[in-house]
Amino acid sequence: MSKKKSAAPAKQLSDAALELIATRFRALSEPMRLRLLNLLMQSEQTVGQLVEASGSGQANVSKHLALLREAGMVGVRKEGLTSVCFIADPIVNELCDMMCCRLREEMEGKARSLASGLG
Amino acid sequence: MSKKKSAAPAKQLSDAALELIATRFRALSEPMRLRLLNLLMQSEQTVGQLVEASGSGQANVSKHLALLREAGMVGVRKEGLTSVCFIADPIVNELCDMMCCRLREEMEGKARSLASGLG
DNA sequence: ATTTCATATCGCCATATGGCGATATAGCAA
DNA sequence: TTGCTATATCGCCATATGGCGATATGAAAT
Repeated sequence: MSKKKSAAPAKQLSDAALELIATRFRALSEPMRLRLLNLLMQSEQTVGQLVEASGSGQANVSKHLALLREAGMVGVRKEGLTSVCFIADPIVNELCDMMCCRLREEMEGKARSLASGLG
Repeated sequence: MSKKKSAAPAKQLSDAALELIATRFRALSEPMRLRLLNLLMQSEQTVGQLVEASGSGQANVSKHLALLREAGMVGVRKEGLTSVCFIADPIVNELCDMMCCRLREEMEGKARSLASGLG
């Protein structure tokens, strides 16, 4: 049998499960957090580097990182005085890649229909 | 070459792109919206059916559906007096499946380490 | 036209969240 | 010790969001 596409009939999810899922997606629902994750996808970085690269305040970056850590998406390794952050769950890359692909498809579709509408 | 796993080096995303992505994930970041999507995964349903099945108020369901429609995740087909809703983008199923699988793995991992901790 | 049903929208309130400046903490240096 | 650096946390404010009751809209039935 095929391994692609959920063949399962979409079970009813419990309230608790919905809460968990929502919390995970919520972690991905803020541009600044996505920026931090995007930076970490390029390479591990210290909090300070993220502060500088993100252009956000230190307090905010710290709060966002705490939330991402709480969600299991980011890990931290102490290294001397600094804390090095990294993507702790590959699902982050997968979800973002998937979303980006989808958006690109949509934009291309829109562009095509716009172009043909000019004909 | 393999088609699995993003081989791309995680490009830097623009602010606009981050906003778009965040908006999509935000649509999935509320338990009630996830419930509606979960219901629609079982079958198309009218707004009224969703109101009843979700246990939420009609106004709220309507607002949530508007947001999901705006995000391109839900579609609506008028049928006489009623509006029939359906999942408009298969990415919804994929993202939710992926997240559910991941959470299940984590829970099982936690359970195992708890169990071994009792030894 | 009037009524009725299904849905959308509005106004309000309570809570949650992000950004900011200030402060606290913790590890290393002198 | 004292001080310096990197990060976390706190308090505050402004905004965003979800739920609720009431109302508006719009299509079908009478």
